[in-house]
Amino acid sequence: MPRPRQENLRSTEGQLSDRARQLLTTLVERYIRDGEPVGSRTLSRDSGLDLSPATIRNIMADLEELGMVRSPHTSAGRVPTARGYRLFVDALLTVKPLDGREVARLQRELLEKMEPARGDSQSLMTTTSSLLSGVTQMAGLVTIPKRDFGAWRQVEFLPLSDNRVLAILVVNEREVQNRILELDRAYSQSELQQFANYLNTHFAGRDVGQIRASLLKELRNTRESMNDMMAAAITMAEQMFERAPPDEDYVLAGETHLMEFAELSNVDKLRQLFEAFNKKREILHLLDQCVAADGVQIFIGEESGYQVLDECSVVTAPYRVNEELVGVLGVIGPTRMAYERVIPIVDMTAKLLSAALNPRK
Amino acid sequence: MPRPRQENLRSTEGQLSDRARQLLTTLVERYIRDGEPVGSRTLSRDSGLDLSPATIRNIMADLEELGMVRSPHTSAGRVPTARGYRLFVDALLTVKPLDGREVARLQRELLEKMEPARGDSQSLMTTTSSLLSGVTQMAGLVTIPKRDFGAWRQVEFLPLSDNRVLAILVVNEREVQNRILELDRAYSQSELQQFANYLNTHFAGRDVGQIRASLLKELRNTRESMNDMMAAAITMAEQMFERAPPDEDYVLAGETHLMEFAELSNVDKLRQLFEAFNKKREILHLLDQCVAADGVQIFIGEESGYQVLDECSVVTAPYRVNEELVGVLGVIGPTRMAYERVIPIVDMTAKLLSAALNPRK
DNA sequence: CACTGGCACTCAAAGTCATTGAGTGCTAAA
DNA sequence: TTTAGCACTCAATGACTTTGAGTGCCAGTG
Repeated sequence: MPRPRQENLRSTEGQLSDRARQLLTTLVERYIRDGEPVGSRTLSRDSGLDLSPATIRNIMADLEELGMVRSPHTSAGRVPTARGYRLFVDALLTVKPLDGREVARLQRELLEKMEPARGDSQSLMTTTSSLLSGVTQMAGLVTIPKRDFGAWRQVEFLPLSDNRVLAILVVNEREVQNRILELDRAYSQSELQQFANYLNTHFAGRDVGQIRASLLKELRNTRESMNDMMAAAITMAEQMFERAPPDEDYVLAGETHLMEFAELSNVDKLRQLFEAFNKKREILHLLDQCVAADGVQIFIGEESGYQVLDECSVVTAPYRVNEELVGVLGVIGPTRMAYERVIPIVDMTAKLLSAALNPRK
Repeated sequence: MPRPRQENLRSTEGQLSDRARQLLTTLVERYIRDGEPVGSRTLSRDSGLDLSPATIRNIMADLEELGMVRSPHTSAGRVPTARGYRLFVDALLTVKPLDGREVARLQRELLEKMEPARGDSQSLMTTTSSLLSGVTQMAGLVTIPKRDFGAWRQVEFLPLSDNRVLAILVVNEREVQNRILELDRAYSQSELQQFANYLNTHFAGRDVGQIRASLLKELRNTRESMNDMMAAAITMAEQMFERAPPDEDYVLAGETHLMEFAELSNVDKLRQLFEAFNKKREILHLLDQCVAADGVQIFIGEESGYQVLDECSVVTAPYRVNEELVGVLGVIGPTRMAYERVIPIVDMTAKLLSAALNPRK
C-alpha cells in the first residue's frame, strides 16, 4: 500500500518510497556493472517490480528532482549522482559478507606476502598497499603513521657539527628510524653515550607510543630527584618524539590501474590526479579525516571536496596498533566501483594489517 | 660541387651530400618545434638552400630510402625516424654551449636546493631528479648507486633472533644505512660491541668504497697476525658490503609531465610506460648501460630495445664520486625533444651532482 | 646531367546529411 | 495511480563530399 506520492516526493532520502529505493538500487547496480546510462525499459524489465516504463519514468523524474540521478543528455538513460551513490552505499547496498573462501584467500595471500616483512612495518605497509591494489584492481593506499609505535629497542646518539645530534632509534625487530636533534649546547661523545644508556635501560621493550604519551611526563614530574644527566636525556627523548619522522606519508600502489577506467581516460584529468598523488597534501588531508572514525569510511566523487577526485571514490578503514588507531588504508577508484566487494576487502585488510602490526602474543 | 647522385644514394650516412644533411637538419628542427610532418614546400622555403620543392622531394625520397625519414601517410610531409634523429644528434646538431646565464641559474638553483640535503645523498638525489624534471619539463631520473661511497662514520651491531644481526652503518654526515646479516653463530652483545669498536677505529673517516675494494683484502692477508675477534669483525664487514642496500634503485620525478605530450596521449601506451617505471627492471637495465660510457648517452626511440620506450628518448650522463663513476642521471621525454637544450642540461647537472657528492675540499 | 614546372593522384581531416534507436516528457484514458 | 501512445530529442553511426597539403613521376630546360 504505497503512501501518497506527494509525501514521498517531498520527503527526505530516508523516507523514499520502497519502489523508488528499489529502482535506485537496480539502477546503481546496473550502472556499476555496465557503465552505461540505464533507461526506463531496462529498469522495467530488471527491477522485479512489474511496472511499465512510463511509470518508471515518472519515478525517475522524482529521483532526478531529488538529485539522486541525472541524464547525461535528453535521450540517454539515467546515471547515479554522488548523492545517489551515497544513499545506495548507506542504505541500499547489501554487502556480501565476503564469502569464506575469499577471506581465506586474502588472508593467506596477505600473511604470505607479509611474512618476509615482519618486524619492518614500513615494508609491511608497502606490501599491504600493493596487495590492496592487486585484489581490487584499483589504486591501493596505506598511510604511514605519524604517531610512533612498536617496542623501543635501542637508541644511539652521534654528535654532528655544531649542536646537532643524529639520533638513531631501533624499534621492534629491525626498524631503524633516524632524525636530527638541535640541542642547546654541544655534548661530548661520552655524555651522549650516558644519555643513550640511561634511556635504553629505562625504555627498552616498552611501547614507543606509551613512552611518548605517559612515561616522559611521569619522569618529568620526578625531576627534583633527577640528576642533570637524566634530565638532559629526557629532554633529548622528548625532542626526538617531537620531530615526526619526515618520511613519506603514504604508500601508493597500482595507480596505473586507474588509467584503465573509461571515466578517467581524459588525459588531462588523469594528469591532475597523478600530480595530486605526488604532491600528497590533499590526499593526505582527506585521509586524515578517516583516522578518527572507526570503521570503513567512504568518500564518493565530489563529496571529498577535492576537485581532482571528482570522478573517484575513496574507501578507507583505519588500522590499529595496541587498540589505538594510528593509520588508514584504502583504495581509490572510479565512483563506479563494486562497493559491495571493495568495502569488505578494505575492512578485512585493515584488520589483517592491524594483526600483523601488533606485537605477537 | 656536389658529388654524383647515385653515389650519395648508396653511401653510408657519413657520406650523405651536404644538401641532404642540411635538409635533414632543418626537417628535424622544424619537426621538433612544431610536431607536424614537414613537407617539401616548407623545406624549400626554410632550408636556406634555394631549391624547388620538386628537387627536395627527390632528396626526401633518397632520405626515406636510407631510413632517415618516413611519411605517416601518402599525402603528409616527412617525419624523422629514430635513425634520422640519431644522425641529427650525432653529427648535425649544434649544441648551444648553454649560455652563461642559464648555467648560472641552474647552478644556483641546484646548489640552493641541494644545500639542505647536504650530507644526505639520498635526498640530494631526490632533489636533483625533480630539478631535472622541472627544468626540462620532462621526467627526471637519478639512479641510486649500488656501490657504496662516502666516509665511514660509525657502525653498530644489534643482535636479533637466531644468528641474525642488524648492522647500522652511518656514512658521511648523517646517512644511515641498515641491513641484516646472517652469521655462522650467535654472538653476544659484548662481542658485537668489540667488533664494532674494532671496525670503527680502523675505518672511521675512510671512504666506504675503498674499504670495500682494498682495505678488507689487505687486512685479510695479514690474517695470521690477527686474533679471532678481528677476523670475525672483518667477516662481518664483508657480509655487510655484500648485501647491497635493497633500497629503491632510482628516483623518478615529474613523470606526469609525460602525460602532456601529444605523442604519448594514448592512454594505453601511457599506462605501459608508467608500469615500466614502477617495475623499474627494464628502465634500470637500460640505465646500467650508461654508467660505463663516460659522458652523455642518448637512446632514441626504439634504439633502447624496450617497447614501452618506443616513442621516448632517454638522455643520460653518469656522475662520479672520487673520480669514479657510480651512478647515472637523466631525463625521459618524447623522441621529439629539444636535444640541443636537454643534452647540456643533463651534462651540467651530472657535473653539479658529482661536485655536491664529493667530499668538501 | 641536375634541376624544375606541371600534372595526376592520394589521403586525412573536416563538414554535411540522413538514418537509427534508445530514451524522454506529456497527455489522455483505464 | 498506472499505463499506452505519441511526438520529440539527441548521440552515434555511416555514407558522402570537399578541401588542401602533400606526394611521385615525367618531360622539358639551361
